[in-house]
Parts: sequence; structure tokens; C-alpha cells
Amino acid sequence: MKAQQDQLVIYNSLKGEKEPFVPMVEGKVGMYVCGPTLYSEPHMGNMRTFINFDLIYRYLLHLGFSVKYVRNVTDAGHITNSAGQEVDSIGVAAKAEQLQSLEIVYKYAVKFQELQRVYNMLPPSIEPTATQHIQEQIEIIEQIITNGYAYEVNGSVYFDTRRYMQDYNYGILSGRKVDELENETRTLNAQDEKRFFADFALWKKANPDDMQIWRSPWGNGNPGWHIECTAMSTKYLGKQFDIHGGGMDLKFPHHEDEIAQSCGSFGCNPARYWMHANMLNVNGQKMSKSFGNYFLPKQILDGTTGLFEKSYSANVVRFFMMQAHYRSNLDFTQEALNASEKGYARLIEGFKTLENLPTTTSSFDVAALIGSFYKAMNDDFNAPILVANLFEAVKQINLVKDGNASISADDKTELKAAMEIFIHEVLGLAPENTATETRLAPVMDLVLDLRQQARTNKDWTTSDQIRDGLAKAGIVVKDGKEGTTWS
RNA sequence: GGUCUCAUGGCCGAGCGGCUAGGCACCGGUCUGCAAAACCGUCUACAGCAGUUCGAAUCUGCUUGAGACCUCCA
Repeated sequence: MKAQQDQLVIYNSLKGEKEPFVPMVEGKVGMYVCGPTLYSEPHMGNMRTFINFDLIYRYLLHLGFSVKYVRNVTDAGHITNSAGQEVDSIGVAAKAEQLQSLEIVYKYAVKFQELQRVYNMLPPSIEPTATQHIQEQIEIIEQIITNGYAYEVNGSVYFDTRRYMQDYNYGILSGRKVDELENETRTLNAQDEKRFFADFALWKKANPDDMQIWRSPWGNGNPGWHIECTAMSTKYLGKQFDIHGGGMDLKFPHHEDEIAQSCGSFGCNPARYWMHANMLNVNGQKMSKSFGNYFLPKQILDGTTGLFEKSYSANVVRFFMMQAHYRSNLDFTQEALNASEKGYARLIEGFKTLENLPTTTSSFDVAALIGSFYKAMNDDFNAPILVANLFEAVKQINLVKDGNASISADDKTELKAAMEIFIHEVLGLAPENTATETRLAPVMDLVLDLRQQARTNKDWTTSDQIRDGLAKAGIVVKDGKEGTTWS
């Protein structure tokens, strides 16, 4: 397994190129991913990022790394809105739903947990929340002030971007130049307290109508949005760790500001590899709350998205996502979803077929095939190539089944183990739930037995009546070469 | 307005200078009482125009189109 670790290459957003992955401590990986803000239910686009990092987490685990995967939950913090004002989005949601802030957070945390389970995502090593780490945030802010990169104004604390730029490169991740930014910024409202337009809030003085407030050396207030990630990643992974991930849309300003905060307090970039997952598109445009073109993960499971005429299983949705690279945009369309549904069924069917294959000698290179699975994933987690290679395996399996190819017993065992690993463990496609089928099986055996009797007697009327009746109940009967099956 | 990214066959998507993924759909075939399913085969695309090269979907320039970020967003 060590050899496979050595070959892993990751695209580092910080450098804009792929580079060999070398963890700080051999065999161990520290990974931080920006999680959801719990002021509403996560939509499908949000899920794509988490599913992609779940894939990355799973593959790192499979390679034998000891991974500490930290994904935060934002349950407090003031963000900057379009008017340039600091806003507590959770408090706003709480007022709208006439609940307390923590009720809002809890409500959506429960839903998010449920979604993780449904989409077969491995739980992170820890899911810290911002409210549990106010003290740590305050301490880092104090350190930044001590280092001279932040200043207090009227109970609020701002990051001093101009001062910072004298010592560090603000824009190292996003490639932005601050002097250009100034001219580009469309409006500059409500920024009287800031010394410079690019300064951002580390701590914001409490408003009279804030639902959550905390004590600080600067008076009662709220942490800024960016500081929580710095506090939590530092606490659980150290001042510098291996991988920092998140959605592409967090690159600027969120991740840029995280780097500034870490450099401003500890003097180093928090992560050596920055990874950014791309967006999910609907009709060619990014799925987003503000565009209103979003649907919820549960809606696609029960067919109520209003966009597609049918429902799809979580495995199909996940498989669909795995057919696109995490750094590419992905378009959700009816036709593509249908394609994935059939392709997924074919893959699983092929894997099942492998089990009952006769063995002689191998007519194809099984070791090379398995090697291609690793090669794909080692190349910056290229899941679509992995899927293509899995289909190559399915093709060979079917050839063997039809007697047009052969496989040795040892190769069969190896291939079965490898496919099991890559389909279930790495891609995270959950084994199908057969609970209902086990109850139904004896009944179906009886029904199909009766139908077979009718068929033997050439009583097509009865035979077809049974088939049509079952079809209405959602059970499809297939008359194969070696008997009748159903699903 | 600024910065950046991307344009691949009917659809979704890999590809990162030569060996022209993969899935689905279509079409043809095998099987079958019929049907469905399954399996096999087929289909050869890289927005346009120039250029670099022995050779370009892949590199360069221009044109056109789309998107992201600059505000909260995964």
C-alpha cells in the first residue's frame, strides 16, 4: 500500500498545478473542509462538495493513511452582505422562523446528519462548531492584534490588510491584487469604521437585536465569519496541516482571509495543499440559493424537484457525481441522470455476475486492470476514469459469462476484492438494501413458479396477466436464459 | 466594469502534443411465445479563424459564446 501512497498526485489550488502528495508526517493526513452554515437546509449543490470530499477522505483511508478529517459546522458568525454590512444569517433565519438561533442550528444540523447518512458519507473525525470555540477565536484575534495586523474600532476588530501586505502576499490563493480590487469593488457602503476597504471583520460589536452575543476584551459581540475556521483548524490540526478543502466559491474571500489570519497570528499558511471542489450546475448556471435554481437532496429521492419527471436513488445520484471530476462543473439534467441510473445498474449487475463466473485461466490482464483503478484515483482523485475502468472490468466479466473470455480462480478473487473496494469503499456506493426483498422473496418464488407452469402449458394469457399485475406493483419480471428474475 | 475559467459526438462527461476514455440514447444483432431485460456490435466529436509543430481536441493569438469570482454561498 505504501507504494500506492507514493504515487498520489493532488492539484494544489495554491500553486495552480498538480504535485505529488507528501504529508507532513509520514502515513498521517490532517484535512480540514469548510462545512455548512446551518441557517437553512443544504441543497444538492452543497452536497456535491461534501460528497466529493467524502470520496477524497475514503480514498486516503483506503491508501492506508491515518486521516484526521475535520469539517466544521458554522452556527454563529457575522458575514458581510451586499450592502457591506455585517449580518448574522442564523439570527435572521431564527427571526423569520420565530425560533431561537440554537433551535435553527439544531434543526438543520439534524437534517444535515440525516443527509450524510442517506448519501452514505463517512462521518468526519470531528465536526466542531463555531459557538464551542469562541474563546479560541478571541485568542487568535488577540494574537493578530499583538502582531500588529488588526485594530479595534468602537468594539469591533478589523484585519489590517494594508499592514499585512507589507509582510505577506494578500491574494496568494485567489490571485487577486488588492489595488485592483479597490477599483473593481462596485459599492463601498457602511465601511466607515474600516481603515481600508479590503479590511475584514474579525470581531463585530453586538447589535441591539442580535440573538447571540459573546463577551470579549472588546465588549459584547460576535466573531467574524472567517475566524472560526482558523480557530478550529488550528485547535484540531495544528498551525499547519496537510489539506484544506472547500467549495470553489469560498476561495475568495473566505480562504484568502483564513490564510491572512493564520499568517497574521502564527506566521504560516495553514495548509500545504488547498483543494477546491467545483459547483453543481442546473441549466448551465451554478445552483445557488440566491438564484433560486436549487433543489433539496431529499427532493431528488422522492421525485419532487419539479425539474425531473422521476425520482432517483441516493446511489444513482452519487454515481452520477462520481462520473465527473471534482474540479469540473457538473450539469444536472434529466437525460444525464437517466444515463447514470442505467449505467449504475449495469455496473452493479456486472459485479454480481463476477461472483458466479467459471474459472480456468485468464485471457486478460487482471492485474493491469486493477492497477488502472489505482492509477485513476492517484491522478488527483480522477473518479470518472475509475468508473470507466470499472466498466472495462464489467465488459470482461460479461465476455467470460458468455464464454468469449476466461478468468483464473486467483484473478477472480483479486478482481472481486478490488471491485468491492472501489465500488463500495472508495466511490461510497452503498450496498443495495435487500431487507424488503428477503421478505418478498418466498412470495415471488411462488408467484413466478405459478407463472412458469402457465408458460409451460403455453397459457400466455395467465402468464402475461401475472407479469402485468406485478408490473403495476412496481416489480419487473425478466425472462432470462437461465430462468426468470425480478426486481 | 475588473479578474479568472471553460467551450468535446443526440445527452452527461474524461482527455493536458502522436496510441483518438466511459456511461446513456440511436441503429444492427443474440436470446425470447410475445414483450421487457440482459449481452454483443456499430456510431468517431473536439466553437470559429489563423499560427507553432513531422504531427494539435491538447500549445500560441484573435473572434464568438458560456460560466465563476469581485456581496452570502459548497
